Amino acid sequence: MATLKDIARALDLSITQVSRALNDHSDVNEETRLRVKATARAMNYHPNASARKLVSGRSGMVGLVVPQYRNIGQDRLFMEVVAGLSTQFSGRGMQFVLHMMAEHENALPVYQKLIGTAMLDGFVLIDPMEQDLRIDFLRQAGVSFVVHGRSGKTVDYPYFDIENEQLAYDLTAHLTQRGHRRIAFLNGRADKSYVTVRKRGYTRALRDGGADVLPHLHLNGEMDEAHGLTDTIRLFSGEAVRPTAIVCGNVRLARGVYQGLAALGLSVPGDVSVVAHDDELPALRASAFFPSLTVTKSPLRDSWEPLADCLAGAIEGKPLGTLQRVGSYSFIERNSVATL
Amino acid sequence: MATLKDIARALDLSITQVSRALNDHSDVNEETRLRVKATARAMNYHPNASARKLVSGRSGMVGLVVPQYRNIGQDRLFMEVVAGLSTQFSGRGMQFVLHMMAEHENALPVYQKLIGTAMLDGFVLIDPMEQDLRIDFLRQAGVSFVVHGRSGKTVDYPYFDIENEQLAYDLTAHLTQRGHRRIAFLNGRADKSYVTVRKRGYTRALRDGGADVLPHLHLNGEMDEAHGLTDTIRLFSGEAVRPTAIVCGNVRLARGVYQGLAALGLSVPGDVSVVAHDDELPALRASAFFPSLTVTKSPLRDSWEPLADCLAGAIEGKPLGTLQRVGSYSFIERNSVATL
DNA sequence: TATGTTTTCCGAAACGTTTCGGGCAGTCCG
DNA sequence: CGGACTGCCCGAAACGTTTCGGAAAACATA
Repeated sequence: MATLKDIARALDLSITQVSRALNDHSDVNEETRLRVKATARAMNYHPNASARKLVSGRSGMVGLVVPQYRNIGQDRLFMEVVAGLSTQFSGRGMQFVLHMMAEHENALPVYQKLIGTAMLDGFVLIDPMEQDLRIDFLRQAGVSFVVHGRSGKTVDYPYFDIENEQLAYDLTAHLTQRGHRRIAFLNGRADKSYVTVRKRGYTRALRDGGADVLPHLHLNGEMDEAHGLTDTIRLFSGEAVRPTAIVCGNVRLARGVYQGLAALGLSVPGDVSVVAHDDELPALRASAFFPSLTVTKSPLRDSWEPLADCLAGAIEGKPLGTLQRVGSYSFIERNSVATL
Repeated sequence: MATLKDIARALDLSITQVSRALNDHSDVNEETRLRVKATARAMNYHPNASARKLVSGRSGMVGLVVPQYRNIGQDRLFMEVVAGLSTQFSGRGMQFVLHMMAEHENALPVYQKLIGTAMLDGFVLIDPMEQDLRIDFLRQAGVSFVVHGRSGKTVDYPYFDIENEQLAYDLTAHLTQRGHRRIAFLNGRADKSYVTVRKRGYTRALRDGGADVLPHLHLNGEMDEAHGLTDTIRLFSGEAVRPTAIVCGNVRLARGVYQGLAALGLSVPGDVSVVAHDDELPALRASAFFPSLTVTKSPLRDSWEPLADCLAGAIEGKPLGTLQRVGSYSFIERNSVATL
């Protein structure tokens, strides 16, 4: 591989000047710069990442650390994340490193080691918990990172998120405005940060709309079809008061809910109204539901670009203000809600 | 981060001796070695990967470069590969870098750049073509790599593979021995190396078994359920002579074949016998077919360990002989074959 | 002519590690 | 007692890059 020294020798220049020319520094003659760049290309020069990292502290590599859980091979969401981020970083000339942990390995030692060996410039954190040790750890270690979501009380780090509270509020309020008073919410796993946030929006909308806040109508769990199905059947099985409408954390849940209601002989929206939040994962289209599903929509695939932007910015040392972004969502009314 | 210098200062030793102690070199006092290792642990020392790479040429990072195709998010096979390899390399204290290319990007410049910047020690190549430019390129660049499969005439590189020719031979011979003379083979895409190899085994078995070699019974295509279904229906639709048995490249194809035969009102194995090769992907069990499927079986998940072994060995400079491995397969007779 | 100001360049140090060549005791052998 | 060997240690160079502090030359200003 060609080095700076080779180029310098070929052009009878100093290594210093070649380096400065390639990095577009000010004090190098325009003509020299062009000559240097031309021969660099000709000699197929690529700067050695290790050497660069050693002195400048940057390697151009960022990482994502994920636990390897049971059925990760079947998780489209996960692939969406990996493909999206990888593409984004590649497009910025950065390398994206995926590190998969063993199933129940503790994440912190892994970060510890990755930081210690200093090969990565920063990390993307997905799926934050409401109390997330990783955030504290990385913040304290002084490493750049960006979070997909927000968690904890002090949000003094780069992130990309959507307005989960407002979105849950909107979905719930849409139902209260149409006369619903008993509204269930199939939410995600209780330890995720966005789940807490959405619950807040849901509860607030219930209060504002004068509806009943019934604890047994708020359910936590995995957000897949199976849970949508079983939760629905449970909601309509016991002695407890039954909902007239269901808010679903995502479209997968809603699919299960539709199946459950069908199995119970209940119609949408005749007997029960259903709304959901739509991440727009491929092969699961809310508009193709029957009846078509009313949703708040914000495509997950719009996250990768701002996430990569924010991490790259954080590494470059840009001010925090420019590194905290909130994505928008739209409300799409379809045919899954009845007015009481 | 603690450096060698810090440890040396703390123990009043030279940097040299600390380095040698940590790397278990010969000429360092046993007691010194222990003291050094203890304080290294205490100071939470991790060797700087960039510095190490710069001088020793090793960074402990290996890469996998994959094209990002249409439905990668739904491809379980792909996730299987990523999860498997990542786990294996993590277990060896190495970092696994996944680089995803844009959809129709040319692979060679990507390798070019990855090699040029010299951050990776080696590559895993999956899904080799019969004529694979990547192999030539990496060989010529002098970089370590391991291939999942074999391709080309001169196989002078590390690989892990299974005996694809013999396996196709066995499946086909199993049918000829039971009196079948017109045997179809739903093979993979023609440019893949294992597809050519399997075709050879299939053809040889036909000849050896005195069966007819009918070109229209050998079909190439994507190895998924959809192609199994459509190919089956085509096989039994035209004027051409029809098979009494079908060999499938994998179980996904076989699933489609079963559906196709059912749709045509043909029974397995009464009207048509079916055999397949089973990679043992999760959630697709050949034994749960009805009737249960006769297969050659070699779990794909047994590939990752030897692949990682071979790449690690290649990087360490082990002789080629130890880096070329062939996995075994077993023949499992079930109920999908009739004797004519 | 003396003094500044630009423009363009370069030497040397630094990053953290590995490794080559050598050095200094102490011990063993003849 | 001289030479060879062994055990333990160290200084210095090297890897390829960036960057700091200057410096020579050319030109403008007073």
